[in-house]
Amino acid sequence: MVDDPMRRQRPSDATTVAIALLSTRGYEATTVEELADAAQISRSTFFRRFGSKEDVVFADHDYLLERLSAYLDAASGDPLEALRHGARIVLDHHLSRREASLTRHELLQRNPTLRDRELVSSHRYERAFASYLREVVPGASERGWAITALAAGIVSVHNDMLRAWLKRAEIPATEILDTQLRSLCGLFSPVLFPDPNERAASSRVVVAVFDRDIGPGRVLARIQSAIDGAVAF
Amino acid sequence: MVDDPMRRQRPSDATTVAIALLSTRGYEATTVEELADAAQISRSTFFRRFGSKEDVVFADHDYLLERLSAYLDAASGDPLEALRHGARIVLDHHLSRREASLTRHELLQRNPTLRDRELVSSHRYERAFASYLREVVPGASERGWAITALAAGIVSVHNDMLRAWLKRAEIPATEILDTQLRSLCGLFSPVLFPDPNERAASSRVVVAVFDRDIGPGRVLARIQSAIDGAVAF
DNA sequence: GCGCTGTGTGACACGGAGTGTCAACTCCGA
DNA sequence: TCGGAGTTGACACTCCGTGTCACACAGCGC
Repeated sequence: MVDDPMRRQRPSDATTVAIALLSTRGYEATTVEELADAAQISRSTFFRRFGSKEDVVFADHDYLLERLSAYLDAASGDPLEALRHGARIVLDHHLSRREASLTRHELLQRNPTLRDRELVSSHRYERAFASYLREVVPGASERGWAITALAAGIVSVHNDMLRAWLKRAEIPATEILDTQLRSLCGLFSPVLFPDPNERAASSRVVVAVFDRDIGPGRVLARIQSAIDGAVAF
Repeated sequence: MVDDPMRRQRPSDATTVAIALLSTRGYEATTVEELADAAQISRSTFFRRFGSKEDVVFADHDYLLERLSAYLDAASGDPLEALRHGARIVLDHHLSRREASLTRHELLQRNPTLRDRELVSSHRYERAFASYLREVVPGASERGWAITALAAGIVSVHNDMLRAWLKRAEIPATEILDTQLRSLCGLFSPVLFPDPNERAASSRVVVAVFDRDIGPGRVLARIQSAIDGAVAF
């Protein structure tokens, strides 16, 4: 009953109608029977389709999580770019249905229980990102904390961005998200995917010794080549 | 009713008895009336004291979160050390009551709903750490993602450590936790608390020019002092 | 046409969580 | 001894979520 495949499909109109009703009349004040009536189905059918009163609010997340997992499972190429694109998939879904996202957001604002449930959903995204990272990061077991931290950071940046966009629709959410995720991934990149060259260069001190009468241009040139790692003294 | 101050006190015997009962007989199978009988109170009083059947399982978290927040509010000195000590407060609480922690852990293992609730509690710890960081980090608003990621990392490392200790009691959990948290904080330290000297040194190239006949010892000494930032050429 | 099976639906009953009310009891100060 | 404040228990009530049964309707073989 819990993992009925029926409930993983693209969220239908019934869910948005239900969310709107819950938002306007209040979550506690609205009974399941009223939701069922609004969707023109019986109370029994409501429970069979959506599982519970709470689940109907989070049908989007189940659907999105499915999509995200599927994408990450199939992803190849630059792992950090895959992470960014995964986050964009989720964000774009919300961007494409502003009205529904807004009413849903208002509903969550007013109800602490639902906010907690939202946290659980957020954590599921984190786990999706983290389990992907655990697959692609070499020696993931010793870097568990970095993986967890990065996954948490991605979801956090995404959620902050979504909230900002819900407040002001005109901001270029997709672009900003991508920029911020680039910064975030950049911090973790040397830890998760250490580049041997770069690591060596950052831990080295260049000492250049020249004849006294060498010209400044040639000094700079040789220093430059030493920094690039092409010449080692 | 939700934030009854009574429920924030040190978890009593009644909660551990309740958890044991829920663990042995199964969460769903045990009614609140049975829990109330075991605690020798009426069903009404049970709800008044513990709020709900779920809350009785998480009384520890409420209590600990209160302690952690109080500690962080009053903390002064090295912020990263305060974070480590805060995590140790939480861990030590569990270490000091192994039996209760074990039965509680088994109960959570068997029940997905309770595991979700545990995630919510974990997130509350994250928020406590994050809000502390937001206070002490200069220019916290531009480093929001780093703060979130570090907070998530701390809780994650703590939870991993606790799980490991529940499996094998003989490991020195406190010490290992402290070591791992040192590594974790070390990664974020340059981002959250950039040291001007260190940053300058890492982005600088030292070029040392010497007379040909200078001794190797003096060369090394002068290079050393240059790296330390005392001498700039 | 017939019967068979599987699937989706509605109607109904039931257990149990959580809330509200009210009366009884205890403690404490006047 | 009286009265008030706080705590407890008993009871009733609403509503969620589950389980069961019956019905409708499709597809399919004969």
